[in-house]
Amino acid sequence: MQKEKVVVICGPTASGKTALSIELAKKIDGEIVSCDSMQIYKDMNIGTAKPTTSEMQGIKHYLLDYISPDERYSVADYKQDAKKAIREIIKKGRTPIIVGGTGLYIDSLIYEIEYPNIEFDEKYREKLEKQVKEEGLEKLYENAKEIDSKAMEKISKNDKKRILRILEIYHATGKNKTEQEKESRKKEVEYDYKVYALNWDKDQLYERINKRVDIMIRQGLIDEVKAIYKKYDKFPTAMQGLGYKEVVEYLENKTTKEDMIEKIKRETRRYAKRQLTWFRKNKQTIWLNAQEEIQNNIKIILEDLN
RNA sequence: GGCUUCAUAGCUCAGUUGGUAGAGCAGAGGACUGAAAAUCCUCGUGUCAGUGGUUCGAUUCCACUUGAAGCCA
Repeated sequence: MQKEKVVVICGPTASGKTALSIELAKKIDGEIVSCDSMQIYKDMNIGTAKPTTSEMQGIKHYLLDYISPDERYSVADYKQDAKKAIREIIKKGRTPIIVGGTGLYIDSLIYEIEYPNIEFDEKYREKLEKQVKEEGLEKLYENAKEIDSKAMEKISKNDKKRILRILEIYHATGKNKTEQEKESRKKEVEYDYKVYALNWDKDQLYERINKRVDIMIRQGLIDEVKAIYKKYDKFPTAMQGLGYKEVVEYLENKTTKEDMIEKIKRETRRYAKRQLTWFRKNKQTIWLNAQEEIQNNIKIILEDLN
């Protein structure tokens, strides 16, 4: 049986994914599944450059605006939610178009990575954090090495996040990360994913990023952050968002407005760089020149799909 | 106009008791399996302002020039 085709549009931030995907959806009777770790959150609109209703032009979007900023969310959740959305779209006889810049989330789909069903253990995380403070990270690094020396070859002794994760996986499953990852790749990929990535000349992309940040400020990013802060009292992940954490610093009087804006621009440029590094890894990806007319790129995609 | 201080990497600055120099930031490249817009790793040659002098050898000492800051008139 032939696998259903699923289109994936990725690319760095501000590369024009939204506009391209909507035009494509119109052409192929598609519906869009967002793949963006920040656009999933409610009330975070300006800073995440979430498409507006009018931009969507009637094209149905999934996984946008549906998690509260005070909730935890992870790739495992995303994988599940996205698969559900894809199934739904296919059932309607339409083509799913995955659109977004979160490489980790994209990979969970295109490599069909399986995540065992475990709950996030808040208490254990807190215990580990406390241990880091009291005994130092080095001790936990050594512990992690005992559990999974192979995985630790690639993890720096400063990479707190990944060291803790090794320990958490072991705590929750009794398996080490290396074993768990092996098992996560056993399932056959369900769909025929066609991956396209947008790119610009670096200078032009950076120019677009700078302009976009200025626009966000003009549109009221600062007020948006203020409002979120008023409404919610904790942010396990949402406040990691680019633009959000910097505005918070500014609101706490730690920087001037000008410095904050510069920092958002700089951090966003760096983010774009990291995204490109990620997307370049997948050799299946077809790269599109975003400087071209949208319709030309759509033509390339259509030819490739047939 | 006179005196003093300063002039070193894109930026802020160390430093060399004379043997041609190094940090932070910026920048570049990379990694990435439950926080990922996160987290982490690697990468530092630049007429040491210019010109002359002393010296085996000057970015370092001396003189002059230029520029900046301060003080005095």
